[in-house]
Amino acid sequence: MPRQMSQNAARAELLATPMQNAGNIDFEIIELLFFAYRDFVSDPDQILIKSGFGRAHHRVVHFVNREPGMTVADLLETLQITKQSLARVLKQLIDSGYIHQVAGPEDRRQRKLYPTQAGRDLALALAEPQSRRIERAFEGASDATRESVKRFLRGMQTAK
Amino acid sequence: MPRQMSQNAARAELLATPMQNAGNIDFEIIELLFFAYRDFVSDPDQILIKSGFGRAHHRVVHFVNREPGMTVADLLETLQITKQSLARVLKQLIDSGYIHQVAGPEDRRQRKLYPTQAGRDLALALAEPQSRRIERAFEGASDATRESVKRFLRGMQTAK
DNA sequence: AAAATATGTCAGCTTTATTGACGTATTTTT
DNA sequence: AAAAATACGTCAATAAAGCTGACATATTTT
Repeated sequence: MPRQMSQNAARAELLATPMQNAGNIDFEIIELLFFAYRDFVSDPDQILIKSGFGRAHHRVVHFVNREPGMTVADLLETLQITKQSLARVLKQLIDSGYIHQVAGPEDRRQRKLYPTQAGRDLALALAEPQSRRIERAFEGASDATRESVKRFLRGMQTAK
Repeated sequence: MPRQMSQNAARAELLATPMQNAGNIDFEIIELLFFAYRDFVSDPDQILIKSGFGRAHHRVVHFVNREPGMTVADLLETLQITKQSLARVLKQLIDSGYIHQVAGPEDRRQRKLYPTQAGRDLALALAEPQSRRIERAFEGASDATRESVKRFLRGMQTAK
């Protein structure tokens, strides 16, 4: 702790009132998104620790399984990260046998990415607890409600 | 690129079919959550770069503003990180004059955290673009829909 | 007086990201 | 055919944000 708390100078400008309703901002839903996502990614995180992988590997494995044959450029666009950030993670997944590369049949500069069976299994194992969590959150919800939530989430994305 | 792509050995076990419907898992909503959150945090990230702060500073400033007088222990519980992870970020915010500490009136071991006016201003500036994004996502939605979304997000949290 | 608690701090480490520069193979343009 | 652009890989250096473990201090509780 600091030797001097300089409480006199400080106390004058301290705010003790909780931030609420300021500027017509819904702070509650901002927090709900934070907590929901924090817990949503905690499930796969636990599984990944065992394989020595991280969150970045999860995302790569997921999207390559969702869209086999996607190129490195596609993946960079989807993940919105740089080539160098992706490089190490992708290399590890390839070296570990979860993903394979195949030169593009038309444009041979491209490296098309495909999951192996192990890669598919891993993607499924990671999606399972997330899916269970989502189902629990939707418990008793109508199809219309599910669609509303999806529409909301789509609306949260930056239009590309 | 690897000298040998070993396509013959590899191709046999490659999967070209997109992962869909497997194990009754809704992959779409998993991705929607990913994209929604990715873009949701991108707004404050842009602002924070100017101040030399990161995402971690945002979270601290946000919660201290939401609940002035919270202790370091409260913050650790809320953020689910370790004391050492918080330490650096919190110190920077205190040194920069966004947050002040006051010894607990009852238990003087505690350090109660309060925002300064600058801290309040920062928290509001960060929440604003997020709020606008949320409002856009809710455009035309009924109050019932808004509640449904909140209920879903609450359900996504791990019960503590 | 001893033990527990709240906080701070030191040292070292990991993951995930960044920027910039450069090399190679391949395709497209001139 | 030569030049330029493209897709990808890689090297080096850096940063943010998290981690573990150990230990110190002030304060409160037992």
